[in-house]
Amino acid sequence: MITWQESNIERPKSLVQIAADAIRRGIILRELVLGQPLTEAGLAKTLGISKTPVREGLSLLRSEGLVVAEQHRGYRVFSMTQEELVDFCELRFALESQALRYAVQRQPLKLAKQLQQILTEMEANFSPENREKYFELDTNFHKSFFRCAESRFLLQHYENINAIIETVRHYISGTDQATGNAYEDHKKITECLMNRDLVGALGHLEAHIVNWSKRSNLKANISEVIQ
Amino acid sequence: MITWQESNIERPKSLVQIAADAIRRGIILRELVLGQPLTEAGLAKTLGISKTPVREGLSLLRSEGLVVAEQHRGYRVFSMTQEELVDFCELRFALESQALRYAVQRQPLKLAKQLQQILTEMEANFSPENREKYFELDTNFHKSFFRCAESRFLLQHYENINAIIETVRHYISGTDQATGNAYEDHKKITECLMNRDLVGALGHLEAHIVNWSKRSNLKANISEVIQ
DNA sequence: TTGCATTAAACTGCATCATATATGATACAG
DNA sequence: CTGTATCATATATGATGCAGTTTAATGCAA
Repeated sequence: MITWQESNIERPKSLVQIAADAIRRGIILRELVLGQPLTEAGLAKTLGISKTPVREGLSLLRSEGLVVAEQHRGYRVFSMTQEELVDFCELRFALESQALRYAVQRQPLKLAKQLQQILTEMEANFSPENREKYFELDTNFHKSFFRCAESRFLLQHYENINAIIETVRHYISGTDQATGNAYEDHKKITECLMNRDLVGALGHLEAHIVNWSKRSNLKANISEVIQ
Repeated sequence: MITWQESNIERPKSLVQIAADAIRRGIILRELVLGQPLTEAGLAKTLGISKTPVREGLSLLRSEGLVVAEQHRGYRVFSMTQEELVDFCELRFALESQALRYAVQRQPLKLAKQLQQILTEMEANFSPENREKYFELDTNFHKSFFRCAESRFLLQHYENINAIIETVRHYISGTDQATGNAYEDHKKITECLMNRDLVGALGHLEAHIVNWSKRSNLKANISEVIQ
């Protein structure tokens, strides 16, 4: 019998992780829509595993805020009103702004280099067919703050709320206009940082995040989907 | 048969919640010490329930960062090096500072009133025998920022990391000197806010949190305990 | 037809049982 | 005496079954 320690093959993920990842992915990609009820048995069946790991996976997602649960009444995919999204973005800004401060303070050169690199890649992936790639770059742009801040806990918490951010991104009407605005915001932030203007960068960051939350029309999408 | 909906009696907590609360309390009060191994079976036995709810409870605490888990190797109470605690406090400051900004912006009067009220209560509970009460007031002081900021998500995340804060508090040598310094910090913050000096208040808050993390001598306490 | 009680179905919550993995002890070969 | 293989034990991980709760559907009475 071979143990995982002996072999160099990566350790197989636990069923809990598999379940959580699958459900998370489903939510982000809008296969499981906002507010949709989720049953343990149903998920277990579609995933081909038993209820126990599904339950634990849901418990994990609940701590990410991706699903909500009521006693004896089951689980649902989260949903948000416009106001709640703005509220959520205040948390997002709290984490990102502080990360940006630390990043500028600790690794300003590395940060500038990373952001510029991402900007040029974004220009190359502007077209609609590269949408997912563009989203990935967007995520990376913001994660750069945390990488350069070298703050383990800040990063950890950001990754925790990132699934919600990515989900909302998929509910925002992705017009060229919108992605263009986002790109301009990113550019402004980077330019401020190059000019050692932290305050300016923070201002643009706040505007970027707030505008983003206002641009999304979650409610319309939800009602369209609940029916 | 009476359902919980009909009666006005509060809904009984699930065993998962009971387990999580009991374990969390044990960690905060140092009954379960930093780094101590926790087994599902053992906890289930002492709590008088089966392993399933214990597992889910541990999963919850893991997302709070209170326990850590390795595959097939069981759970442990978290532990931190001095550096990691400083890192953690950067997250703490990120949340608190932003909450304070919003609080000042949205409910400055209510905030000032609450903080002053807590300060006077702290003066009345300065003696060592009122230690737990003093701790509670300390927690409330910081939570006031979030209450007045009226930001649901900020508060939620703060409550999530609060258990770690409270645990660390119990590992800090609670000399009169130390609590006196903390009180002075609180006082300075409040005074700055009364004078509409947000920047000053933020400075004192950062110093307060950073000093706090430096004052704790977690490592000594851990090694004393691991033996 | 309307309001209430009763019943049935669905689902969560919890417990028990089975399996897989890791760790430490022991024995054996070098 | 040392390193390696094997076995035993402890523990997490996953599957299954049952009980309690909720929801809605149905039937009965006003």
